[in-house]
Amino acid sequence: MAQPERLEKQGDSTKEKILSAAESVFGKLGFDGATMRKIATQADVPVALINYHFGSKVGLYRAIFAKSTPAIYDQRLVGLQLARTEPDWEKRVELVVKALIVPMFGLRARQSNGADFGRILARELTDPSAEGRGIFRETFDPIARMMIDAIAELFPDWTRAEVNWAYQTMLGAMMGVMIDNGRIARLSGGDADSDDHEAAALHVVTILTAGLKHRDRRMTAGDTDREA
Amino acid sequence: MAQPERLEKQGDSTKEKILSAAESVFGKLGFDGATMRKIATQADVPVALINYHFGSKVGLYRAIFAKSTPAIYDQRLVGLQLARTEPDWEKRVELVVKALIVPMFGLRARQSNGADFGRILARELTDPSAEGRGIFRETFDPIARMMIDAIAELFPDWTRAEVNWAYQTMLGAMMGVMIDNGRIARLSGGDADSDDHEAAALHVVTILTAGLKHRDRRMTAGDTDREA
DNA sequence: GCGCCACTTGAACAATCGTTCAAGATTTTT
DNA sequence: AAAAATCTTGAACGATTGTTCAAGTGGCGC
Repeated sequence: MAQPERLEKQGDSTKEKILSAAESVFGKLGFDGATMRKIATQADVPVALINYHFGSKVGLYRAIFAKSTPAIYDQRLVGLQLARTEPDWEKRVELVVKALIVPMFGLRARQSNGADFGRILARELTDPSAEGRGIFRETFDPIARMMIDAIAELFPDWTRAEVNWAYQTMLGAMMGVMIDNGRIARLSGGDADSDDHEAAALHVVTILTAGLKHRDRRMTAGDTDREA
Repeated sequence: MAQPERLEKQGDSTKEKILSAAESVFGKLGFDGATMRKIATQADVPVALINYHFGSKVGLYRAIFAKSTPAIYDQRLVGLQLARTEPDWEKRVELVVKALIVPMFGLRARQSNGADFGRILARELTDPSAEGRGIFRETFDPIARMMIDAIAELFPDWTRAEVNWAYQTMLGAMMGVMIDNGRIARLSGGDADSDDHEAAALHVVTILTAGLKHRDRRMTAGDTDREA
């Protein structure tokens, strides 16, 4: 009679079971592709239970973000603060890049279905359907602005356009790896694999860091802004 | 003087009308989000006509790729050949990067709903649903391998992993811009806009070119070792 | 004991999905 | 002009979608 989870309310275990299954199915099939019944089947519960616990499909979707998002936010914040204390400029650039990349790839490695959440996140960013659009704006825009400001501090002579494009380039490169579903391994014949989180993060960080540090401003100087 | 559609069979005009509407709806809503009825409404034709002309929803989807894909392939090929003839190494690196980026952004600017196709393409690459998966493998893998080989030629001392990760970083950065639906403009306060194809391409090319040229191999030389 | 409570269950709901069909309209061929 | 092939149309099909509902479960305070 005595159950292992005595301290928590009995519903919590099934709630987590549903959440975990949802993470897996959403990550594999996307928001539209995932169905309540597939999630219910994988969680081994009746469909109605999901609506009871999470209200609706988007409610369940939001719950996934609410679970894993704060950790990323905090780690990025810490990463940026750490970068600010670094006296050496070259290392500081690298630390800012890592503040963006590492927390995301770290989540993939740490959490059981972190890769699924990574896919969900990247898909949400790229999904034109309005469903969860607010999610991203509310959750990630603040830390994104901090990242952009950090880049601007590193390169005081850059225009705002250059700073912003630098951030977007970094973000896109990261998303491309997060969202990969086997093509990288296929194209490389196994020499590169997005499931190898450490190696993936290191390679991307390396290129992006170099890209920032050695960016040739002459190429984009004549844009809209004149510089002295 | 004669009617514009004199030479072609009469069905072609409606076929193109459907194709154009489909491009728009697919680009805006994604494959799952788009419905045959929404496409039919936008094209101002009955739903059944779509099935008559294209067989099925995926048939229509494939037709979109069949229409715009060869041009990109050809332009990338020409871009790589052009790079091969460039004697200056630094410029050659830039030309290889441009061979990847420019045709895609050029399509966005040239074609009426090129941006929609760009979104479709990026979404197809990132979509885990198996529907159109084969599309990408059949259509873009060959040119991707050529791009990877071109990078390997530029940097003979790099490992295959480094070469592949370099390509994937570039690809991801490009996709990130292609798939953007307003967040870049929002975050930058208008200083950067993915609808400004020329500026977007230029900025991304600039960073990626620098990233390749100045990549610090010490960071990825050893698998687990990261000390200088 | 009883009643209250959060939780669980299977069945059913209306809506929407892609697709099919038979019939009408139009063009092309004979 | 007659016949054949092609294109267009509105209505309907079965399947699947997210959600709701009424009934049922077991535990805890009284």
